[in-house]
Amino acid sequence: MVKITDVARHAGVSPSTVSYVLSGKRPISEETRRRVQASIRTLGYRPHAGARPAGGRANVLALVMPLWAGIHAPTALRFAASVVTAARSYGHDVLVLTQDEGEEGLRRVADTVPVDGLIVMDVALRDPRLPVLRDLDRPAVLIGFPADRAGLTCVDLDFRAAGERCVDHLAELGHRAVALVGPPPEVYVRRTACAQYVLQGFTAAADRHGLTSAVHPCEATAAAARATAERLLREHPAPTGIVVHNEAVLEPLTEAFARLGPRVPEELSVTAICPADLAESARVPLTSVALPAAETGLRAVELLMRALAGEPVPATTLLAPVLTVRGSTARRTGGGGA
Amino acid sequence: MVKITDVARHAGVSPSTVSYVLSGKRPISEETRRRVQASIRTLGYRPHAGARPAGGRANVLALVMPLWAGIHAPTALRFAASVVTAARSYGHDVLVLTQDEGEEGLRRVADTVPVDGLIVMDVALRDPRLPVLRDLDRPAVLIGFPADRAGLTCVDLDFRAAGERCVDHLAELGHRAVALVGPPPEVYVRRTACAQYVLQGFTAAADRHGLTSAVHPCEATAAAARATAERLLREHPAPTGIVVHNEAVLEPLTEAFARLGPRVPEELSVTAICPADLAESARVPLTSVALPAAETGLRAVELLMRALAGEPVPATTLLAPVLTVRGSTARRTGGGGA
DNA sequence: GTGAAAGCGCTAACAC
DNA sequence: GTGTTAGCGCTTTCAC
Repeated sequence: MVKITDVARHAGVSPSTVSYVLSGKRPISEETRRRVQASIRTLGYRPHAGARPAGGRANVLALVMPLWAGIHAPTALRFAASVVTAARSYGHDVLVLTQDEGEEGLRRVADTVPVDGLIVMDVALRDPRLPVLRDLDRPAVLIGFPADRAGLTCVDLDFRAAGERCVDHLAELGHRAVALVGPPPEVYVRRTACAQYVLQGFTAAADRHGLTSAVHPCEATAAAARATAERLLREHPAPTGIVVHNEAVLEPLTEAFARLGPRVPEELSVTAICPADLAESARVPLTSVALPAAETGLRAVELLMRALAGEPVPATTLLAPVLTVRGSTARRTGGGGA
Repeated sequence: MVKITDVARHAGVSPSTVSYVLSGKRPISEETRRRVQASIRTLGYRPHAGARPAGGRANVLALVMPLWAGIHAPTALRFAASVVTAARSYGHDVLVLTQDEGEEGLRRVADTVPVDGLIVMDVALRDPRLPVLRDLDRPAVLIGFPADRAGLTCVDLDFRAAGERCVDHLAELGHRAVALVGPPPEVYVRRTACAQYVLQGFTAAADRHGLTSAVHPCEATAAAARATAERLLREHPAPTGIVVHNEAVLEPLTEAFARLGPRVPEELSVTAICPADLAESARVPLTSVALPAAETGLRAVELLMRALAGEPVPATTLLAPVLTVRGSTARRTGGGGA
């Protein structure tokens, strides 16, 4: 382990000069800077983050992510990957915390581990961790919008608009009865923010267009998906337009429709809110509002970095939904509807 | 931020005493310990990991995990979750590094970030990171077995035995022609350890039983799974026993079989090497060798902790495969085979 | 524009 | 059984 004093000796300067060359916090003559940087390179020196005095940068940020079984792993991992990649591009590493460490976990990390800031995924409308986050002496960025966002920095897809956008699209195609296939009931019970907003958007748009609407929470299993498909088709009036906000059942649900009868999109139009590649690679490519995991993660990191740099950051960053029409939606043709 | 000196003052002792109460590295009188611990609690003190002298414990370990798109996210996340949980139970946090930071990334973290040890997932037979890992001044545990494991600590399911176990099971049921549906070709090209071992075990057991055998690498897409299913059924002799070592195609592959004709298990027996819950929740519950992600992660952390404590650790920990018979395998009934 | 020196919070000899 | 003290590697006053 080569240390700052080694570099200083090698370059014939004092340790503090090396430190300043690295931080740029005071002007250094061209000549000296070059010598120091040469020494740094030849010795392979790297400042050891742990040795920084408390309060200084550790170049580590904490990511609180849901790791429980119910989560849609591919989506969660996309978020995590984008956060890690973005963080690295700013020279930071990422410490992961599980959701279920809760408030205590946040406090522990902030107090105990050298971490510059936090990114929190999967927030609930009234998340018990909010007070702690507000109290922390470190900046934090939430992926998701709690009900009371005073004093917090949040970023996420505009899920309300996403829900509306799907219904608008279906209404434009002439559908008069729509249904939302949402996440499992427990997600609604926990009042996970994005689920609530999609629901609001869906309902609001359906009412605005005067559509018949129904909501079906659905467990993340193939069996539940099949049961939901059957229930949907038995309804009166049977919906001809579906919005799916549950990545796990996308596959089995469309599979079940294929088996049960209604052709997609001729007799049944399906839209989804999910990562774009999932929608593309479905048996019938799905018209969808993209869940921009990569962009969201990147934005969260950018916001955190700006906060760390002392720059002012917008309290809320809502990403506008983008609906891409693929093969799963079409103008309504007879049957169904009110 | 309350510090150790605050606690010391409050308890009327010296900082070192507080430190020793915390670490237990020297005997403390019952009386003093109690006073100190009371002060710790009332002041809400937590030792700040970052301030520990270099070489000391940071209570952080690094987990190098594959985050590229091709990975089976649910499986990867299971590993990660078990490592994080186990680490927490030892009072450690987990820093994630992506696979593609490669050798340089390992070096960077070891030099730069206060990390006590490393856990490396998804190792290749001749992994370029091995020399770095051996050189590091920190203990590391690999999940997976490279070809040359001198000086390394490894833990993993015994994939070779797992491959054998599946074939043995099929042979016992009277199947005479078997096929392995493996991970995508690029996984074999990278010579990912577990894929190689399964292949070896599969081939060895097939030869030992005198079975006809074939190997089909398969992309992790539903389309590729369907194509593979068709190809399998067209072979002469058509295999009547299948080993699937590719979680992503489990679903679409069995789906395709169901559509193409051969009934499972009456005409075609299917075994898988995958997490147990995946096998259980398949349309036809699959006979499988469990991929014990939870146990593997736990073991890796245990090994690392023992190494950190200076205890000797076994260089290799092979987890014995456990085959659970479910509904997807049965005694061979006429047709197919040699 | 640069150096010397005093911390940062914690640990571990070294004393008694 | 406990206190004193000298570090750890780095940053940041303060002084020139």
